[in-house]
Amino acid sequence: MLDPKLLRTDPEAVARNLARRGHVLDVASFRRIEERRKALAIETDRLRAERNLHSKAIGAAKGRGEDIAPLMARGEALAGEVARVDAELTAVQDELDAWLLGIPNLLDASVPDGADESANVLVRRVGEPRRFDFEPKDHVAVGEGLDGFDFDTASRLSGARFAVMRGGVARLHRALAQFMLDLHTREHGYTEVHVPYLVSRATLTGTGQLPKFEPDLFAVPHDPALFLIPTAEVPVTNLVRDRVVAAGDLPLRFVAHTPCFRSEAGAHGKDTRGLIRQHQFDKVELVQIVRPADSPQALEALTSHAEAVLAALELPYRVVALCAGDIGFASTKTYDLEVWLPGQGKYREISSCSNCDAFQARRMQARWRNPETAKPEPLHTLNGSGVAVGRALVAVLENYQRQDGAVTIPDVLRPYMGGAKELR
RNA sequence: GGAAGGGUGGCGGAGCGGUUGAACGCACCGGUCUUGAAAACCGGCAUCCCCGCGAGGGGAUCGUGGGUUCGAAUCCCACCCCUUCCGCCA
Repeated sequence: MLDPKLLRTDPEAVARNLARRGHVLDVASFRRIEERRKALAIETDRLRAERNLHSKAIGAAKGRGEDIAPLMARGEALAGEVARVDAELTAVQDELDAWLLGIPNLLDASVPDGADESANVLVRRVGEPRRFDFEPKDHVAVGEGLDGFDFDTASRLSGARFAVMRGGVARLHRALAQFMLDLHTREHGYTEVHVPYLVSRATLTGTGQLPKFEPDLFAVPHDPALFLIPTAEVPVTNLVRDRVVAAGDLPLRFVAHTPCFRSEAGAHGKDTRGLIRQHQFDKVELVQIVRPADSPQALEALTSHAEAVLAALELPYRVVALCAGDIGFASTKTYDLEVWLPGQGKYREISSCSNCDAFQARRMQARWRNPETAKPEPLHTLNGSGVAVGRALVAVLENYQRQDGAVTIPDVLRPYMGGAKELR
């Protein structure tokens, strides 16, 4: 949620910023409804003040043993007026709140212009794509050659966009997650957390998936409604919802390995082959909760933590700054990490690292006590994949494949593979 | 699923129709004392919104949403959550 104060004081500036995303802010209708809200609020406050005064007078009169009956009629009339104006105010307020929840975050000044991913800006490229002296296969072919993927059976169990993995490939998948978790907890100061995979509507509203993106989620019929998490960002960031975190406890750094569930509405026909785009996939997620002044550096640090995974696996990758039109709803600035996939001959997203500044914190009521003001103020939240496990598996299979069909196991994963050097 | 109890400020915990935004304690901030620190003592200390240059004034908030009432933290209803016991269960 945007700072309502900023929206009231300078809606044009907000509109200009959001226009970079392609979001049209209807300033005129906001002005109209905001004026109405304000008038109603003032009127309600006035009437309530009058009613409170009157009620107090009745109490005092009663205390003195006087006859109250003549005062009651006026009291009833006031109560009626308050109820009428209050109902109007509530309606306007609800309309305004709903509207506010649908507005994306403001963009950081450093975000490049552009409408879609073609305008994203290369920040750096790390590692050189390996030269193959044979035609590299894609991960589906490599994995099936190892008897490690079974997409046919998966579709029989659950339909399209699911996978069954087995044997060494399944273990390699687990090894990747374990390795990432160990790296982030040992080297980067994150605390491992294990969190619910089913969350409430309020939790999803806190991080911004709801109310706008409900079609992308899997809902579970239950009262009250529950949804499968589309990313661990949701439960992990919400760890601080409705809390005032002590300044001394910041920054908070959490890492979680969870499955993620996405209905991928609107992605029909995209990446239908293989593991790239599934309804269910595993991800190791990094979340940081920081003091507002620290969030820009925290984004750089968090991104470097995700990069460390790819560096350790010796996978070639590049870092891209997302342009205005490609940045997610809750983010003010995002870096994507794209890993080289020889089977596709291109870089593909494997991590997305975002600074959400106070946007999610305001929705979640997540605050810290600022020692300078002694007041509770919204925190800043950041999240990033560190990294997507399924896509990391894809990258390892494709980059480490050999002509004989075997796959070399990257050094750092060998301890997690019982010391094995290759999959065959 | 059944039964009972409970959800109050950063935390603990009183209050159970009117002057209670909320006793008291802890934490925190300022001061006195001290060579310094601790202790002790004194004072301050919820959040949001509105009016006002300011001093100040007003409104809302005691899990959430309804209701009763001139007036609700206090009474009624529904829902959510927590604790304990029973049942079931990996």
